[in-house]
Amino acid sequence: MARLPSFFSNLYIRQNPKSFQGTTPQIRTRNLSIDQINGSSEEVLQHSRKPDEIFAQNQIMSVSEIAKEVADRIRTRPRWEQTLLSDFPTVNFTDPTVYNEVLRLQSNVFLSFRFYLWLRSLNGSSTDPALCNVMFSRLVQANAAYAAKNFLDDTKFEPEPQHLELYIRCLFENGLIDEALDVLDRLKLSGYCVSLETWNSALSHLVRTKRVDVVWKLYEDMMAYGVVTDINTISHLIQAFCLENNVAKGYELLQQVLEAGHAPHNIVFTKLVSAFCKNHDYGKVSAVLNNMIAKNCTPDIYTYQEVINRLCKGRMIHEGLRIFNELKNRGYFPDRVMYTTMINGLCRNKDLEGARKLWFEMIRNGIVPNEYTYIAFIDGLWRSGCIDEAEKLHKEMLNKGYGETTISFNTRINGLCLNGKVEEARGLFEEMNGKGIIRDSITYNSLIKGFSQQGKITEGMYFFNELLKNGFQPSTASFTLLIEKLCEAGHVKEAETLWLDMRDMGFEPAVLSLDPILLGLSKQGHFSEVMQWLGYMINNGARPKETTFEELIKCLSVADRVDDALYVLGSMLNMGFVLGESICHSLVDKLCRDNSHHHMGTSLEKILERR
DNA sequence: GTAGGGTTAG
Repeated sequence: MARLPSFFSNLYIRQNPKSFQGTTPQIRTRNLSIDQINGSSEEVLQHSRKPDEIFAQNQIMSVSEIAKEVADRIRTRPRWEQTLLSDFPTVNFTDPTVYNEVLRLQSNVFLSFRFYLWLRSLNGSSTDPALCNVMFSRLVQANAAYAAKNFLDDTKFEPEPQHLELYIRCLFENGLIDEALDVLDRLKLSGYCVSLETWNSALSHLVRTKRVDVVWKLYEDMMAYGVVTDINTISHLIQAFCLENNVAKGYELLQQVLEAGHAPHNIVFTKLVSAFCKNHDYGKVSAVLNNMIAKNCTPDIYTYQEVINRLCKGRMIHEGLRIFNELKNRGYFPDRVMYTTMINGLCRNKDLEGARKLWFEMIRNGIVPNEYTYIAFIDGLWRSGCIDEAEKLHKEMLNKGYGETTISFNTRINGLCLNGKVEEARGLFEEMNGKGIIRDSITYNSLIKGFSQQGKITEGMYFFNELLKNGFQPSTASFTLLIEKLCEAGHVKEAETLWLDMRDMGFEPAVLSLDPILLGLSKQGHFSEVMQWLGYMINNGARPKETTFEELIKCLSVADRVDDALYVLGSMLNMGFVLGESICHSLVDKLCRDNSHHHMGTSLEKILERR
């Protein structure tokens, strides 16, 4: 023993040899060399011919040797817990140098965790904060956010700040944003300032989950800590500005960054492009594109796709298509998303033939449509009344293994409704229930609209009540159509009641259009109520439609209520509407035909002067 | 693999 080196404390004597039958020859060889250090080389050489007997005597091994053996055993033996202590009787597993090394060597985090639990079951190690820290950091390194969180909740130990910092990033990466923010707050309270990388990671995930308010709060904190930001920080801030539609600020920040000689990631440019597109500020769009090119950040497929997508959504489909074709001419190959975007845009623009052409071109180019592509095109087919083709493609989609979803059902239900096949749509609605597919507000709104459109008020009301029962909001279109059809069917009182109920339930003003009620009442000749409702609307800042005003004026003139007609006309003009010629004529005719209203002609002239 | 994209109502 005199020849042992000074790191004696890190060496353990292993006594029980039999347990190493499963180890590899390589390990045995290394054990030999350790034995040689111990001065028993002759004996070992002898035994090396009978491997099973090599360990029949005490050996001295380093911690890393032992740890390797233990780690191997944990990895290869299912029931290692039962034999570990008896096989390594002299090893003190609760010594941090040992378990640290075993955990370091154990790449499988679940096995590490089993080892940890085993250690915890040994005496005295249950509250060892060092062990907890090691295990916790292993879980964090393995990006096992939920496991790490459960671990903290169970053990109630306080990890070291640097481990918590990594834990924060791990939580963000796994989408546990609020949890991450909590831990970050805790760290801040303790006075520990996390690194720029962690701040940036937080900002990045907040931007990705659109939590703009928290972005600004964190940024304030960063400033308070005097953190020196970098281009990544600013990139996130620019995106945050885009998210809250404060594009001008984002653009300003971009210019500052560019002037300072930095170039943000392509995505930052793309987000600005997208935001400016949304605002129809195409001059700025091309300015950003030029910024990109100047910085050698060539606009990529994402950038162009965003432009095309926004152009299509902003009803500038022709411009979108022009760019799409231009890209192809310049040798870009549109990918599946690009084709989907374009097909969807064309379908929404009722250019089914254009969409169909692209559909086949895409397939010719070897791009296989996926769920998005199918839905976009199938929806277009429904809207264009190509029912059989829509159903055929739907089957094809299912055959390709895309399962039925809320969206696929909604597309069909809405498609059937658009084509008047409401009973079939109802059948699908029931089918969803049987198949356990979630119905959403789109499902209900499509059916409300579909049945109402057919004048089937009872069914329309049924789906409306179901929608409310399930906690969804009616869409403007479905609610308006329902009210309109109620009025048309003569149930104006019911429509008024429904409207008032909805208002009292606090529904969005946008949904609550009174126009159909005004028209319904006016059709029934309840003019004093029409005037009351109109007064209510005007007082509450609601804007009746131009066609509603015109219809009211017509009805009021016909009913000889010229004063009311002129009042309505005045309100209409006050709201900035321009008087249509036919209304103008019919009103003037009316007034001139009737001498008693001659003075009215004069007041009308006054009103018309403001045109 | 390396921050990102497209689908159903209105």
